Amino acid sequence: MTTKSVRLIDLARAASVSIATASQVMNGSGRVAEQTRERVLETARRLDYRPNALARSVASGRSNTIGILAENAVGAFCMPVLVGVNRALTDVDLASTLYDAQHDGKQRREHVRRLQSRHVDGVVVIGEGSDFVSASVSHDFSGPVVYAFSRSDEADDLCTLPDDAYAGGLAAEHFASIGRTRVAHVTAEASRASVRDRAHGLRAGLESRGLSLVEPVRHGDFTREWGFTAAKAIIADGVDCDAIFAGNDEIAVGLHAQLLAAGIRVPEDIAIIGVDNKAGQAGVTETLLTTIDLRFEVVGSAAVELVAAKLAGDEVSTTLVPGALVPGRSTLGGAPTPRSLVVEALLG
Amino acid sequence: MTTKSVRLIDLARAASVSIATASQVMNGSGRVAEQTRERVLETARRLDYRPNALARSVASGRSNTIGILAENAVGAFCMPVLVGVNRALTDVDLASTLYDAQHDGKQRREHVRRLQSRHVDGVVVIGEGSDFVSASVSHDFSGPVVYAFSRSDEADDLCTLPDDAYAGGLAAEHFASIGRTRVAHVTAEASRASVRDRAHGLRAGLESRGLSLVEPVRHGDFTREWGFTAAKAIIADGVDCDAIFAGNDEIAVGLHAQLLAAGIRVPEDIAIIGVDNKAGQAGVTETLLTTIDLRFEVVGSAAVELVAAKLAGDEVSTTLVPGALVPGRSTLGGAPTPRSLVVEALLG
DNA sequence: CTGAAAGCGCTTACAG
DNA sequence: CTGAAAGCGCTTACAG
Repeated sequence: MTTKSVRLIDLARAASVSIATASQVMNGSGRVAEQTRERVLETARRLDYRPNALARSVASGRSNTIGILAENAVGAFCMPVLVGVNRALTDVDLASTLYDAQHDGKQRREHVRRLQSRHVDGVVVIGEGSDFVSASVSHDFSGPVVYAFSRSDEADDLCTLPDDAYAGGLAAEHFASIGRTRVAHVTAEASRASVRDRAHGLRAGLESRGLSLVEPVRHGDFTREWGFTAAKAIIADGVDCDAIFAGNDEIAVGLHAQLLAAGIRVPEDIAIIGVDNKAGQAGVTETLLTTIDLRFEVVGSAAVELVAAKLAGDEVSTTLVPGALVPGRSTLGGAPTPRSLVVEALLG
Repeated sequence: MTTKSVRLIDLARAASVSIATASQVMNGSGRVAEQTRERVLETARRLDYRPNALARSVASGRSNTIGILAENAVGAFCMPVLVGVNRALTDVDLASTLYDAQHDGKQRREHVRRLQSRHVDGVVVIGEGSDFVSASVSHDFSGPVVYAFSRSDEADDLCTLPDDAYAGGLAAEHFASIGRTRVAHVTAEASRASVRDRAHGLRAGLESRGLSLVEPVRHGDFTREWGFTAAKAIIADGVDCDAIFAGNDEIAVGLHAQLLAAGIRVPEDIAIIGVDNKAGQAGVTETLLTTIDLRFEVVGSAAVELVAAKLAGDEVSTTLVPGALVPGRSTLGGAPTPRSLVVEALLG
C-alpha cells in the first residue's frame, strides 16, 4: 500500500542541507536563513515528509502525548468528559492514549505502568463526579497529573470539577426570576460534597434575594423513587411551596410524575429544576425539565488546559466549572407537545 | 517526584550481562540460559525496570499502538464501541491513541496524518452504524485498517457490524415463543441496509415457523414520532395483529405510548419488540421494553481481533456480531414497577 | 549461550 | 547561518 516513508535524511538530501538544518526548520527552532528555510519546507511538502513522532520523542525526551486514565469508561459521565479532553488535546496538538481501569485496582496499577513506559508528558485521570475520590497517582509521574471530574485523595493535587455551589445559585436565581418565593429542596445524601455544595449555593442565592427555604432540606438518594417518595411526603406534610430544586434530574422526574399524579400542576402550582441535563446529553432537544447542565465537556477540556499550563511552567490551581441553566417547561410552562408526553414516559 | 528511570543499560550492568542479553530476556526472544534469565528478571523486578516503549518502537519498527479514528465521538453509539475496542486492546497488550474527526473531512485528514506520524501498527475506524459509510483510509496505512460499526466505501475493506438479519430472526423467535402469530413490522427508510436486513431476518424467521407478516412493512424513520403515527394508522386501518417488531427502540416507545393512549394493552393485546436496548445502555435496569441488544462492545472488540489477526498474518473477513434479546414487560408482561407508573401518570 | 557493534529516525549542543 | 558528531534507549543480526 504505502511506499516506504521518507525520513529526515531523505528530506535533507533532497533539499541539499544537513539533517541538523532540516530538523531545525521542521521544528521552527534555531535560526535558519529564510531562503534555506523555504527550500526545505517546499521540499518537505513535495516529498510529503511526515516526521516520525516516535523517533522524535525518544530523541527529545518529550512524547507529546498525554495519558488518559478513566476510572470507569462505561460510567454515565465519562464520555462527555473524555470528548472534552480529546478536543482540547487536539487544539494544543497533543495525542492521547487511553486506558480504562474499570474500577479495578489491579488493572489501574498496570495501566499506570503502561503510561510510565510510554513516557507520557502528563496524565488526566477521569473520575465519576464531585463525590468520587481517586487514589492519587501524581507521585507515579514526573509530569503533571490532573483529576478531571474527580477529587484526588491528596490535598494539593489538581482537579477540575463542576461548580456545585454555582449550580445551586443558578436555581435560586431562576426561581426568583419567575417570581417564586417558597422554595423547597429535595436531594440526596448529605454525606456527598455535591449535595452539600448545591444546597449551600441554593441557600446563599435565596438569601441574597431576601428569600429562604420553606422547610429543611429533604435528603434521600439520587433516584426517581426518592422523587416519588419525597413528593408524597411534601403533599402529606402540607408543605406550602411553589418551587422545588431537585438534587438531580432523576429526583426531578420522580417529583414531577408524582405531583402530576396528585393533581398538582407543574409549573403553575410548583416549578421544578433538576441538575444534569440528562435529556440534553442524550440528544433530546425538547426541554421538558428545566435543568442545570454541568458542562462535563468543559470539565474535561479544563483538565487539559491545566496540564498544558503546568507543562508550560505556569502556576495553576483547581478549576471549578460553572454550569448553565437549560430552561424547560417545568418552570416556564408552555404547551406540551405530543413528543414531550412520550419523552416523559420514557425519560432515561 | 520520580527518580530518573532505569534504563536497559542499568539493568544489564546490575545483572552483569550485556544489554543484548538483557533485551532478549525482557522480550522473551532468543535463547538465554535459564540461570541468566532468572537473574535478569529478578534484577529487573528489584530495580523496577520499565522498558521505554518509545525507544523500543523506533528500534523495532513496531509501535504496539493502534490508532482509533472516531468519525464522531459524541454520537450515541460511539462510546460502547470504543469501550469494546479499548478492552480488547488491553487484552492483547496494545495501546490506543484516539482521534475524533467530528464528522469533519479536514480534521479527519489531519488525524490520518497524525496517526501516520505515530506509526501506529493498525487502525480501527469507528463509524455510526450499519447505514454509515466511511471514506476508506486503508491505503493511507501500511498496517491493517478495520471499520468498526461502519461500512467502508471500498468493497474489500474489513468491517465489523451488528448482524441485523439475526436481530430480525431473534424477534421472530421470541414472538413465536410467546405464541404470537399475527406480526406487523414498523421500521425506518427502506433505503437503509439495517432496515432491509432486519426485515429480512424477521420474515425468514417467521416463515421458518410457518408464519408471515400480517401486512406490508411500514416504513418511516427511526423516531418516536413515527411510532405514534404508525400506531394511529395501525388502529385506523383496523390491522389485526398481536405483535409488532419495531425497527428501533424509539419507534417502539412511540408505538407503545400511542397504543396505551388508545386503550390497547401491551403486551396483552399487542406485544412489542424494539432494537438497541437504549435503556440498558443508559444503565436503566428496569426492562419495560423487550429489545434486542446489538452488543456494540462486541462490535468494537471484534474489530480489534481482526486487526490483531491481520497483524499476525492470518486471513480474516468482515464480522457480523449476533445480538441478544433482552426480555421486558412489553412482551412478557408482569407487574408494573414504579418506573412504569411514571409512564402512566404522565400519559394520563 | 553471550557480547560487541551497527542501526532505528530523530534532536541538540558545539564548532566553524 | 550551517554541518559533523554524539546521543536518546532500545533491537537485531552477527561473531564467537
